[in-house]
Formats: sequence, C-alpha cells, structure tokens
Amino acid sequence: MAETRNDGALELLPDMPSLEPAKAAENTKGPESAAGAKRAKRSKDARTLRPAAERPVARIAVDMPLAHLDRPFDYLVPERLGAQARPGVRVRVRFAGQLTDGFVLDRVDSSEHQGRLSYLERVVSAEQVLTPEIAGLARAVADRYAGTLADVLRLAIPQRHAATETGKATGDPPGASPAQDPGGGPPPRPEAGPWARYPAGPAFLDAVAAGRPARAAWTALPGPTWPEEIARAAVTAASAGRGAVIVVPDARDLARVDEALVMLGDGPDGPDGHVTLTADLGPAERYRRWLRARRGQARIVAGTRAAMFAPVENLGLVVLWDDGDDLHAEPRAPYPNAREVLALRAHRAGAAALIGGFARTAELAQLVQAGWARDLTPDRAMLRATAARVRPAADERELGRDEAATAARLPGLALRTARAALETGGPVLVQVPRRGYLAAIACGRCRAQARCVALIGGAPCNGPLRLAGQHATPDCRWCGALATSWRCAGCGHDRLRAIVTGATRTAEELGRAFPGVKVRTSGGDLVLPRVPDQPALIIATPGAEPLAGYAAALLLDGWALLGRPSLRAGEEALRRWLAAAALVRPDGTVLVHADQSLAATQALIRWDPVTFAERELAERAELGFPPAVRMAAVTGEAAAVASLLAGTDPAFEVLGPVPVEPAGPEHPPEAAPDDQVRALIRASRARGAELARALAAAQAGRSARKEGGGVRVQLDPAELI
DNA sequence: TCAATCCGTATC
DNA sequence: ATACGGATTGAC
Repeated sequence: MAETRNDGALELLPDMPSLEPAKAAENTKGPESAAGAKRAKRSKDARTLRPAAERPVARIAVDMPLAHLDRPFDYLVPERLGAQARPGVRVRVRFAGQLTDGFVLDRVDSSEHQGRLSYLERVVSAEQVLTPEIAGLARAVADRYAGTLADVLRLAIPQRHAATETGKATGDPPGASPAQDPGGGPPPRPEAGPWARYPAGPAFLDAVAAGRPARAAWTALPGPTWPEEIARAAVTAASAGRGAVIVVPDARDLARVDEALVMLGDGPDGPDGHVTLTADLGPAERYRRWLRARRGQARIVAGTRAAMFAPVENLGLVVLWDDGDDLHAEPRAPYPNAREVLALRAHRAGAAALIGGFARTAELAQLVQAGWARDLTPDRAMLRATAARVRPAADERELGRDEAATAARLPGLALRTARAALETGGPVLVQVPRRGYLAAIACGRCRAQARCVALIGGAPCNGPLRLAGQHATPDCRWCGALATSWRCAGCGHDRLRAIVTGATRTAEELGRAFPGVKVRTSGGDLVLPRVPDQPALIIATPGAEPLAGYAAALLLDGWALLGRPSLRAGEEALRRWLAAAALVRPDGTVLVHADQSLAATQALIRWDPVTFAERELAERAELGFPPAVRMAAVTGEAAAVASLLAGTDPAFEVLGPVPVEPAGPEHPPEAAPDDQVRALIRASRARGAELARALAAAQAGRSARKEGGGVRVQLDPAELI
C-alpha cells in the first residue's frame, strides 16, 4: 500500500543528516545506562541478525501520538520474521529507545532512510488487522481532520484479545459451518420490497447488486420499515459478493437493524452472515466479532459509530442511519464524524452509499448540491399515504415570551387530540424535551430564576435549581446541594413556579387529566423498547420513544428545542419531531406545540425535510458557516492558541480568539476552565484540505518545538455557537 | 579535570 | 514522549 501523504508537516522539520552509529561501540564500557543498553542491543542485532531475503524493509506506522512524527518509519525485518511480518500485522519496534507498538504498512525492497535501520523486535500476532483499505482510509481521515494516523488507528482497530484469535476462548471454530455460495451467474434482480415505494428505490438496489457506486441521500418514509430497507440494501450487496457496513446512532437502532437482517435470512454469526458491533461488548466478544468481519466470515457489519472503520472485505455499500444524530460525532481526537468518514470511505472504495434518515442535515444537502449524492426520496403521494397528519397547536399564550405560562399547562387542543386518539384504541405518544419533574424553577413573584446559594470556594455556586418531585426539596443541577427553605435572593418571596416542565411532571398532569388511562414514561435510565397498541399515554424524551403504532403524537414545548442557542437548533428540532411523528399511524394525528411561522415547524407540517435542509444550507452559506464553508475550531490556553495561529497561513480568516464560555447561567464553571480561549478559522470548501494541512503542520511545529499547553483542533465541530 | 545539568535535536 | 550528544556550568 502506498502510504503517501501531503507532507506539510515534514516541511517544518530540518533535514538533518543522520548520525552514524559506528562510534557507539567504543562507549559500551560506560555505566549501565539505558542508552548503553540500546546501543549494545543495536550492535548486537547487527552482528547476530540477518535481514530477510525477500523485501527486507518493513514500513511501520508507529503508535506515537506526536504530530511531527506522523509518518511511516522503516525497519529491517530479521530473517526469522520474514514470513510473519506481513502487511497489516501488529509489531513491537524499538523507537527512540523505547519498545513501541506499531503496524506493518508495507514490505519493500529498500529504504530511503539515510541512517542505519533497526530490526523489528517482534511480530505480536500473525493476524493482519490493518487492511490496506483501512490504512488508506485512516490516513485520509487523519488528513481531513488535521489529526494523526496513530489517533485514527486507535479508533479504528480494537484492542487485541489473544485468546480470541486462536478461537480457544470462544469455543467457536471459525468457518465450521458450510458457506453458501454467493457466486455464479449474473446477479438476479434484487427484490425491492419496501424500496418499491420510492421512485428511485429499485434502481438503487439494482446499482448495489451490480456493484455500481450509487450514492443516495435518503429520506426515509415514516413508519417502522427503515430497518428492513437498510437490511435489504445490505443483503443485496452481500448477495453480490460485496461487503456492507451499516452505522446507526445507538444500540436500540442497532437491535432493530439486526432483527431486520435476521428476518431477511441473514443469521448473526452464520456463514456469510452479519455481526453487530457496539461499544458495550467486552474486549473479547468485540474482538471476536471484529475478527469475523476481518477474516471475511461476515459480509455485513452493523454497529454504532466505531463500526465505520470495520474491515469488511470487498466493500460494496456503506449505510448511515440518521446522520444528524450527534452520536455520530466521535468525541476523541481527531473528532471524525461518521458521515464524513463513510462518505470518504465509499468514495475511496468505489462503494455505494445510503445516507439519511427521516430528516435531512444541511451536510447531506450539501453532498447532493455538490453532485456527490443523489436524492432517494419518496414522492408526495406516497408521503401522504404514509405520514400522519401534522397540525400546529397554535398557542394563544404568546409562545416563548412567557415561558412559565407556556410550560405550566398543556394546550387545550393537545388534550382534545389525545382524548380522540385514545378513543380509537391506540396509544398516544407525548414527546417532552426535558426529563425530570421541573427542570428549572423561578421565584413565584418576581420570576427570577431560582439559583443555588451554596458556597463553593467562598463564592456562591449560582447553579440552576430544579425540583425532582412535587414534594421534593429543590436541588442544584451543578453542585447537587439541597436548597432547604429557599428564598428569592431578589424579592425575598418563598414560593416557586415552574419554568421548564419535565417528562415526570407532564406524566403526572396527564394522569390527572385522563383518569383511568395508563400513563408510562420512557427516558433517561429507563427506556421502554416497545409498547402494545392499546390505549395508553406514553411520555418520552426525544430519542427514547418506545416503538408502537401510535394513534397520535403530541410534541410539547417545541420552544425549548427551538430556543437552544445553537446554529442547528431548527434542524435538530425537526429531526426529533420527525422521528416521533414517524411512529404515528398514517391515519393518526401529530400535534406540534411550536410557533407555526418558523421554518422547522412548517417543514414538519408539510413533511418536507429536503426543502428545509436546502434552505438551511443556503442560510449557512450566507452566514459563512459549515457545511457551506470549512471551519476549524482551535481551543486551548491563550498562549498556545496564539502560537498555533501564528503557525498557520495568515491568508485564512480567523475569528477570535475569544474566551471559552465564560461561566454563564447555562453551564457550570468547571466546564470552562479559566484562560481557555477559542478561535475559529474559516476557509472555503475548495481550500478545506489546505486548511487541514496547514493546521496539521502548525501542530507538528508546536510538537517538534515542545511547546507546552495542548491545543485542540476540531474541523467542522458540531456546535459552533 | 571531571561530572552534573541544560539544550537542542532526533526518533527508522 | 524519551533519549541521546554536546555545550555549559561548577567544585576541586
């Protein structure tokens, strides 16, 4: 594999002649130092070891987090490891005198390196865990995000579990059952199933079956069929002898995709079957499943975020469900997003891509606008037949201005809608943005928000108070202190009123409004997977909605979703609403409690996420925000950020730096350490790669000069404002 | 004159 | 990050 990279980082390094290690031998009688040991080891190696006859040089990706050392290093392969040290295996090498982990990227005839090469210390295992495809992808992801290959490889390759490699620990001899033969003859036309409901659905499946790299920006029809649609696409790829990678936001979605794959006859762990990967598997099980994919025993890998790097053989399709979910953003450096990684991966591998959900992100709209992906969306007639009717709960009480009044009671229309739906015999979903009882409370007289007066280091904590139940004592969301005998700091009043009503309180109120109707809550620690299609009120926080065929959904407190101080507030609100509305039967009703003049509300009423995303993209272009442009966030101590900015091309537009979130009413002070600043750097999309390269070079320079203070570089961070 | 310490540079 | 080599200090 050709491990080339754009060498912005290397240009900063002085081109020093290598040291001749010859004089090392003279010094060996010195004190027993590590250095002496290293020299002794090296010269002993040189005397006793011979390089392998075939391709004696191994190019190694060393597990070294330093930005200026992010390049392959060459080692000699000793004769005894000649057969084992194949590309992709884990090795131990002596690097700067230390034994370090690494991967063999390639075996070559000779090295460009001027100095003398060390020998590989040992091959950890013969398993070729780093495939050429993943090695290339990891390099591309590191470059895209101004990060290091070592960081990406740590995300991509699970920890080794030695016993699992031999199969002894699992009692699961690989390849024990006979494999069905996928080859032979032209691919039969795949059965479209639910894809027949999309104008471009059958054509997309045909392309996957034929191995063409069709790339679809998918808007899923409401209802429970999306897992089957994903499974059909994946099975189509597998039947054509290609691999498929499916990434979903969480374990719940994964269970549904898993179920759909089984339903289509793709048994888990079976030959040519699929495996599922989640973060909560133990190291042994995780490695076992991952190895099944790597060894070509499972053509389909479905999993959460980290599965985006799963090494399936002969990749033919990548699938990403609900690409707007923030769980798709990796929180560890270099902070890659599953959508970007899978798009990059499909592009590099010549694989098809199926990316989307009920909603559409501005990022996916951008991929369509750029011509990279094509719309895979239902037509209006099919939508009308499938989606529930959405109505706004126009609110007489000045939405948003008097938050307390808005949150305190349910709109009358919502109660009437729920009552009518319950009479049809189905469950009613009530989506409430916040969990708990009262998530925020205020003085009953002057309406100032109730805040914590506990002293922390001499200063009042000032955190927001909440109420865990009707008769509970208010406690602080930041420090947890109980506010016994609370009194308003402003006016001295001692009665509280609600500002933000949570799911628990809503459940309580609905229970009173509908005596005799079963009320259940789902959210937080207790998520109900599914509820029966019987009259009941199901109160859920966004993302925790139990599966059911709901007769109605009430989407409450939309202002709380839309009012968040985020660039993506509208997009996120629509995404959560559509996810809930998609669970409602076609003849059911959805009531959205939000200002109907807002674009997100309109998009829900018309069930038109595509136009909304296009408009969102146009607005971001006007504001100069991603994905219309490429943006980097640089965070750290003021001096460190300044030095990094000094090391990047002054031609890029720099916003800031500004102090990071001065401890404000929204976040506890600990979340924003003093002296942290953040700068944003903006580049046109055309210069995006250049920006990443410049930032990587600046990081390399800082690392080479051992400048202190970490600087976090994030490209296109999810939350800009 | 020798060793202890600091700096700069390289890490195959 | 270490780990070196060479320069620089400081005490005999």
